[in-house]
Amino acid sequence: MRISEAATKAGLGATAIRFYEKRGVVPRPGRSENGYRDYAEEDVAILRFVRRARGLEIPLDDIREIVELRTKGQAPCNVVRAAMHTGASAIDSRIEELQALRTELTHLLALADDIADDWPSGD
Amino acid sequence: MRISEAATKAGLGATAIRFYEKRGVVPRPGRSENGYRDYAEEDVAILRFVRRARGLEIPLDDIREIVELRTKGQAPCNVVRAAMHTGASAIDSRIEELQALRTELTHLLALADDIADDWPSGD
DNA sequence: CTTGACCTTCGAGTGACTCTAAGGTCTATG
DNA sequence: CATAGACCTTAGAGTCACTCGAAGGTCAAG
Repeated sequence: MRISEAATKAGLGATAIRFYEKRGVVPRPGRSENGYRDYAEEDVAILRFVRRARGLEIPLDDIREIVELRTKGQAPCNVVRAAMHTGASAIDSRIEELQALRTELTHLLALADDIADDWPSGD
Repeated sequence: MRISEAATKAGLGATAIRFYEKRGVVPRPGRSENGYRDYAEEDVAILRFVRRARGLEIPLDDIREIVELRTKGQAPCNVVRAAMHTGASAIDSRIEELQALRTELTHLLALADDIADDWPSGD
């Protein structure tokens, strides 16, 4: 498939995908005769993983190492395994953060509906 | 309190706080006689809110508007209210994303433990 | 009275995109 | 057949949100 279809499936922009390729984060896809990039489902799976990992703010350099572990099926160095563990454990606290923010936003929205200044420092 | 204490309480860096102030995202705090910034609890509450909103990738310009709504107790324009609603509803899908990523990471970690190439395209 | 931990400003640097420009390819319609 | 429009290519500049470094002021403790 061409880049825009892969982008849609992975939830990324086409330009972001080219950027990841340039940085060596994702493997280079095949090319059609006309020179267009040609993506397989496997490529899309990797792109989706990259998107989610970025959502966790894992830096591209770390993601590249994790992706290499996958594509080359080789052992991750301790540094990367530590990063993976940290990333995994970061998820729960992030979910808590999100819930707190939603509460706050809902609160503010209610305030916005019947203007009053009852949103005190009570964070 | 001085900037580093406010930073610790809000979960931000002191430089990020100065940056937010320069961009007009947060109100300017008072100053001590020596010229140091002097933060109140109210300021810290705002900074915490900014941190969480940034965690949702709400742009600083939007956050500034929301913070102004709070500090000035005035009605938000429709655009901002829409942004708040969007942000609120974005939270649930993000939580799902995080859970999917955790599953994927856990999977990879297991793979890393007993190397094998059984992490197929089955995203 | 100097050391060290704070604070100040300003401007440059970084990470991760995102956009612009200039152009090639493919499909469809007049 | 040609030309419009939607796609693709590249390189390089621009943007957002920080982050760092330099040069210097403030202040309590030894």
